[in-house]
Amino acid sequence: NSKLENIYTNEAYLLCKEWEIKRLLPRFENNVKSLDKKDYKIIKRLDQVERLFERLSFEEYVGVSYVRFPDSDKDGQMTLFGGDELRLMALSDRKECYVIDLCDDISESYIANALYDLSCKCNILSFNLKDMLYDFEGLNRDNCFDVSVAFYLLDPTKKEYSYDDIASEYLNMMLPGREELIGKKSIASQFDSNKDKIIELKGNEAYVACNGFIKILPELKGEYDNLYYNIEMPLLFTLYDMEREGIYLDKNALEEYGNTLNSRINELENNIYDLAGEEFNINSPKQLGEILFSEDKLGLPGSKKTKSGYSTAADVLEKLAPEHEIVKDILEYRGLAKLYSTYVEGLLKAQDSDGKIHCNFQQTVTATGRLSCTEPNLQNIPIRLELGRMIRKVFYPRDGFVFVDADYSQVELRVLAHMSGDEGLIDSFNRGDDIHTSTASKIFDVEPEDVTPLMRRTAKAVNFGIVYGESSFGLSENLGISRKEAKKYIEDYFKVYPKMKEFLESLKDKAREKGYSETLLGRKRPIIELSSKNFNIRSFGERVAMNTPIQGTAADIIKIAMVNVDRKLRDSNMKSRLILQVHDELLIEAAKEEEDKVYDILKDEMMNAISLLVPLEIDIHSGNTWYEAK
DNA sequence: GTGTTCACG
DNA sequence: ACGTACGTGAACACA
Ligand SMILES: [Mg+2]
Repeated sequence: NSKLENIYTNEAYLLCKEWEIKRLLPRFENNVKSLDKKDYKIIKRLDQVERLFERLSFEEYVGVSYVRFPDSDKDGQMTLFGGDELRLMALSDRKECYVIDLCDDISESYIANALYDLSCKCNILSFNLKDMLYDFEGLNRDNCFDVSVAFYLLDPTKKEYSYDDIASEYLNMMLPGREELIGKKSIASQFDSNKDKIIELKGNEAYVACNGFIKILPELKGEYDNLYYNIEMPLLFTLYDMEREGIYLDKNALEEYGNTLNSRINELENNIYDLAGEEFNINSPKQLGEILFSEDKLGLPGSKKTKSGYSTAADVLEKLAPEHEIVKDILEYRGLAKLYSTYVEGLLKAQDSDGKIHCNFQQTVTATGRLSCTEPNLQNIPIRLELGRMIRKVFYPRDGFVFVDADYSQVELRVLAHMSGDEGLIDSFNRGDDIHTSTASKIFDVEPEDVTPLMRRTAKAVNFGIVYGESSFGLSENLGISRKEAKKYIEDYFKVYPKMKEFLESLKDKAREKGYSETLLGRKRPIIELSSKNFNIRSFGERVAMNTPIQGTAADIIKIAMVNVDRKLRDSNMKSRLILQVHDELLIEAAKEEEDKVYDILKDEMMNAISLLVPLEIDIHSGNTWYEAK
């Protein structure tokens, strides 16, 4: 007799979105109070366009969004060789949103120039300014701001920064998102058949860009003023320039390297099949685990580790190597197959028609404030093993230039020394000691010259462990020792660096109290895991509370250095350019005659990016390939 | 799509 | 007792 209430409420709608139960979303359409429908003035005549830009020029902020694609993609017609064309541009002020339809006599160059003029008179807001610059290079950079980067600073743990999420969270508006409006297919493939929805999509985006940004201006001009206006926004333009510049790839050398790998891979493959007594897919952890551990196969002592069965990860296999000849071949095969598929094939696929690799730097992805890098990822090019390291020989500078590579020495431990204020650690860095040797001599209570390689290795692992959020379990796992021994090392560490324990405790306490952890420059990461009832999740939250201020501050520091290096290169009218960042490393393509000056700039700007209680040191090298410059 | 593995800092 | 080292992205297998 009880009437079922409508379960399709606004709250349930948002939860379905958050949990990505996408197939339920259409059911909400007629139930959600007001899937707000902003209306848009559609503009198709040149005189209207002219009046629109005139009108907008009196606004302080204008949100922009647009559609641009080549002819060949349009509704599946494979008209080849069609150039990129601007189709729609949405422009929004606080009240009104306009969508220009370029189908008629409105030329793309007219719109572009009107937009460039507008960017001299008011602030342009975009959800993806870095990509927008590829299409509208003439924008006045001083007056362009990225909305996603702004909201990323407010909460860097979000999966994405979409206008519908921002509208519901910050503007109390329920707008249909991209997938609800046009599904999963590309805009180009349905541009003519679904134009109304595409216009609504772009209109929404421009509208929220403007109003969302204005809504958080107090925060941006307040606690995030330095991070947003002095660091992230200038950095966005630096990243754009780095991506555009790209880096040359020696295709022939890489193919030759690939061929060498390939013959060895084939040898190993046959060896492995012989030793196993049958053919199977070595790349399948499931099949490999079966071959290695099953009683009726090789029956090696297996240690179950993963959800799906036996673990065949390298550390497990390494312990197994003495048991059977096949294991070392599998390990070698794994290494070579990784190099071949990820780096040889991957990089060749990513090479542009100009012979260069143009990666994408992601500015709104990591929870700590670091950058990430995709398509391809140039931040994980091999270096630790010589065979992989050789891949760096195929990255080379343009004619008349050399690479200059500078990387920070122990930047995270220096940040830790500064933030903790521990005199022992600070003194070690100020004396210029090797930090792992210094830590070893302290925790093993021997003279630095009596520190053995094993002691140094152990101390290095302890130092890493502290940065990762002190835990005896992780350390024991890493060193292959008992938890008890690991715990002892950590206790000894806290004895010889007495301020460290209370410092790490204070990071956890502060994060629990405020709900977020914070870097030296005020970058914040919410840590909801700290209030979890689940021990594992809560412990993870504690490690994150200790790690984020350290990793995040290091990220802040190199971002400052990048902005300052880039500025100095340009202000001095130099030809040398920043081309890559790898977390604690900057790579510059330097004109040969500018090499000395580039050294000076890198040293100066990296070492003085911030003033800490310890010096910031760098290693710096040059060479004719990335390999030579390390 | 999810899980596993492995490359980097 | 609990049981993971922190932060990423790409390839591959398999359901
Ligand atoms: Mg380094």
